[in-house]
Order: sequence, then structure tokens, then C-alpha cells
Amino acid sequence: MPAGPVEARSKPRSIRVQDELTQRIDRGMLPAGSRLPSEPALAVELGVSRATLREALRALESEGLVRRMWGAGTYVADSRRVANSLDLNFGVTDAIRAAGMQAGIEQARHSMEPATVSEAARLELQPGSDVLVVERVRTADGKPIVLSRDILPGRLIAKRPEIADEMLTRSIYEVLERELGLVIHHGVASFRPVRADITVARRLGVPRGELLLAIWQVDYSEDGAPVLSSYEYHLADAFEFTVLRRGPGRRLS
Amino acid sequence: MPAGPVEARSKPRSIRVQDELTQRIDRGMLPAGSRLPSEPALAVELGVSRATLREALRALESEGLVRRMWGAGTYVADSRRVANSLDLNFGVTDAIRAAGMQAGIEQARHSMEPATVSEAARLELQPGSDVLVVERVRTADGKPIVLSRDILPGRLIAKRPEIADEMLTRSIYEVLERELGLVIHHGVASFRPVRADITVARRLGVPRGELLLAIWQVDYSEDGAPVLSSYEYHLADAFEFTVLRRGPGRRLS
DNA sequence: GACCTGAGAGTTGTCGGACAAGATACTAGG
DNA sequence: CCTAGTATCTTGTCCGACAACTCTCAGGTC
Repeated sequence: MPAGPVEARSKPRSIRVQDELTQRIDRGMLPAGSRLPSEPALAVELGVSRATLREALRALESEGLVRRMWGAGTYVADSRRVANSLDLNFGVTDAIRAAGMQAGIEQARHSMEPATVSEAARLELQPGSDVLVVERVRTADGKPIVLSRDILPGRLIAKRPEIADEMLTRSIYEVLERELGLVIHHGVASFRPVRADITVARRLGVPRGELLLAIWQVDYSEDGAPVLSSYEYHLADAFEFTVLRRGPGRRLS
Repeated sequence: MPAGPVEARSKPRSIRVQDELTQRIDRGMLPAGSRLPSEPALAVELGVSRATLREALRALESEGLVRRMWGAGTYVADSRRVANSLDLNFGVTDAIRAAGMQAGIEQARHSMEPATVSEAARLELQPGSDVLVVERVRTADGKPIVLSRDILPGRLIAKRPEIADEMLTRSIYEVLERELGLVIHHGVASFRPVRADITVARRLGVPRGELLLAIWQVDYSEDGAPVLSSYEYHLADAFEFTVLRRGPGRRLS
């Protein structure tokens, strides 16, 4: 059975420590601005060595959750985590739910088509290879706010074509992970303001020329292979996206 | 002379190692996809202990520059660094130059005004406090593409009002750092597509209703204090912004 | 020949203890 | 009251060792 060893591979202990500390911060056990116990003390409390703890702290620092100061201590950063932070990869469904609205999907359909030249290049396929195209209109409290068009290599679902139907009602990220064991590692997104053309306008139920934000993105698996190329058209006032921009504090050259 | 001890405070050695490795990757000494020497070997080569090297590697991993695999080795990630990556904080000037165009400033002016309620809240000031407002039109090869409005606490330049003039011709980040020893640590940006109103349209030399991307951002110093609040109106096709989105690979709860 | 099995070497992860370097708080002195 | 020095705490770095994991390749089996 070549399905693949997908889950439950033992995580490094430092990751567990990192998650534990993240939860403590999120749950308010470690208020913003407060000082963490010293490294030796925290290591004992968590049952790991100081080296492992430091590994976790370094990760938390680069995430911006804590600030470490030589000789002074480690403090919980007061940067409340911004909502809809673009540097985290999430789906439209998550964004709608995070805004406290009911997420829905309408006008969903999928088809298998030969890849265009640009799509093939994005996904590193041979031009003309079959790709699965999934088009959906996402709704918040029943009102259409996003039109999405997702494209993925056809070979991914060649053996289980019924999976395409799953994608019409659920998050594609979720389907990829649960049905295929495919975990998305990161994505690269670009965006630009555009006007709704007649096709998009009709499907979103807005006048032609309406203000939209176009986002196109390529998602990569853990081994760096492109897995998913997607185009989204958001109503201008649907979401407020934010980005945490690091630097320019410490520049290299 | 209270000018302030600004630079050259000894950096942790791991930071130096991190910068060194970043340069080697950028300069192609470590091609994408190649494997780094083993940790013990690299530590000897760089003249640091393995623990220090691991600190640097952990940081590089969270930046997405390398991938570490237990028992297998450390590899240079093949994600070519995207241009105009929004998760790095840079000024408009840098963006224009990176696109290979000549950066210029027109219609620059500054004034000292009492802060509005929302501006005061953003900068954590008392409402009505004096703030310095700097308005500029940025040009690429002589063509206006961005209208920017920067707001910073008046007390920052209270003792040296001539600094405001510097900001009319140079990057504000640069002026803050060189003249005041103020290093920006990070910023939080939001954006939305908008139409040009009559004021903005006139200054950018475009028709009213033209498609723009509005970006508003607050920059913070190393100790977490807000230093600069800025609003920018970009022509829709001026830049293509990209964002590296991490996850959803390893989710916690 | 193709496939599975297992030993081996190589690499990253974790551990413990120790000292160096920086920051803060307190105390003695002016 | 202020200043300077000291004591003490905290993070940064180092060393050496072992555990856990991956990959490769030789050997055996079908």
C-alpha cells in the first residue's frame, strides 16, 4: 500500500515546547509585556533541557511573540496578533469565520482542462497537462464576497476523481491534507486592485466596474513542489488585510 | 551631549553567523537546493560552537531560507526571494529603485498640526498633541505613482526642527536613523483598493475615480513604541506586491 | 532481474554542565 | 540627593556526549 506514511511522525520536542508556550500566551497565562521565567527555571518547569527551550524561544522570537534581551530577560511582545494577517496562510473560509460571519459556498463547479502555458509554468507542469479547475463563490452570511478559481495538477486526483466533489463544499487545504496527505507548507501571494469585468461582476452580483482586490497565489508542499495555483477576486470592503512587516531594523548589506 | 549611543553595540555572535550565511546564499555560494555542510563541520568553518550555529540556522529556517530535516541534513530552500515582498519593511524609494527606475520626490511639504483623535490613538499620543505631517508625491522616472502622507510625534524633532526639511528629499527611515538614532523595528500595514478622490487625483495627475491601492501603516521602534503612521496611495499598476505566507503546514489547535 | 531486509554511516535533535557578557538593583560613599 | 561600584540575575556561548532519525548500499530472497 503505497499511500504513504503521512501523519503522526514524532515531532521534535522543541516544537511541542513552542506550541505549549504559544498556547500560554494566547490564553492569557502570560500577559503581554510580562516577563517569562528565566530560561533555567522554565526549562525545569517544562521538563526539557535549556538548549531545547532556547530552540523554541528563538522560533517564538522570529514569530514576533516574544522579545529576548541579553542579560535582562525574555518578555512577551505586546503586539496583539493582527487579524487576517497575510503572512499567515489561511483560506477564505477561515477569514470569514474569523470575522464572525457564516461562511458558505455557491455556484461551485469543477472541470478537468488542459493547462494553459502560464498555468503550467506556475505549477511546473508540461503545457497541456490536465489540471483540475475549481471555481467557487464564497459567501459571508449569504452574501457573495469572493470569487475564487483554484487550479491543481490533475495527476493529484487521478486515482480518486471523487475528491474533486469534496472540494466543492469544503476547504481545499483541508481536502488535500485529509484525503491525500498533502500538507501545504507555504504560499506566495500577489495582489492588485482591479475593476470587475462583466463575468466576475455577474457572478458576484455587483455592477460592472466595481472595485475589487485580485489576489493570485501559488502554494507549495513541504518539499517545495507547487501544488495549488489560485485566483481570488475580493470585494473591496470584504476584508481588511494586514501584514506584519519586519525590519528595516537590522539590515545586512 | 545627549545625542545618544546609537550604533555599534555588540551584536550576539549568532546574528553575525546568520548574516554571513544569508550573504552566502544571496551571492550564490550556496545554490538553492544544495545541502549545507553538517553542523559540526560548519561550526568549525565559521569559528563558532555548534550551539551558536544552531541558533542562526533556526532563525534562517523561520525566514524560509533553509529547511532542516532530522537525520537528513540542512538544505537551502529554493524559494527565490520574491521582489517587493511585503513582509519586509522598505520604503517607496527602495521599491522604485528595485524596479530599475529613477526615484524622485515632488510637491513635498511639511507642517506641524494638532493630532486628530484617530492619529493620536495610532501613535499613542494625547489628542491634540503636535504631530509633524509630511506629504510627498513619489515619482518613478519622473512620473508620479505614489502619494504619501507621513505623521510622526512632534516631540521627536522638537529640538531639531530643521530635520523636517531633510524629510522632504530623503527617506524618512534614513533620516530617523541617521539624525535621531531611531531604528524602526517593524511595521503593521493594511491595504485596500480605493478610487481616487478629487484631491488625490489632482496631485497624482490622474482622472478622478482612478484605481488606487491605499496602504496605511504604523511603524514601531525597537522598544515597541509607535513612531510613524503613514498613508500611501499607489497607482494600481505601479507595483506588484507579494507576500510570503507561512503555513498552514503545522497548525496548533 | 526485481524486490525486500537490515547493518552501517552520517546528520540533526536533545541533554547536562560550565563560563562569559550584559543588565538591573542595591549599597556605600561623596 | 546624587554618584559610582558591587552583587546578582539573565541571556549568550561553549564543550562533549548520546539519542533519534534518514539515507545508502550490500546481501539475501523470490
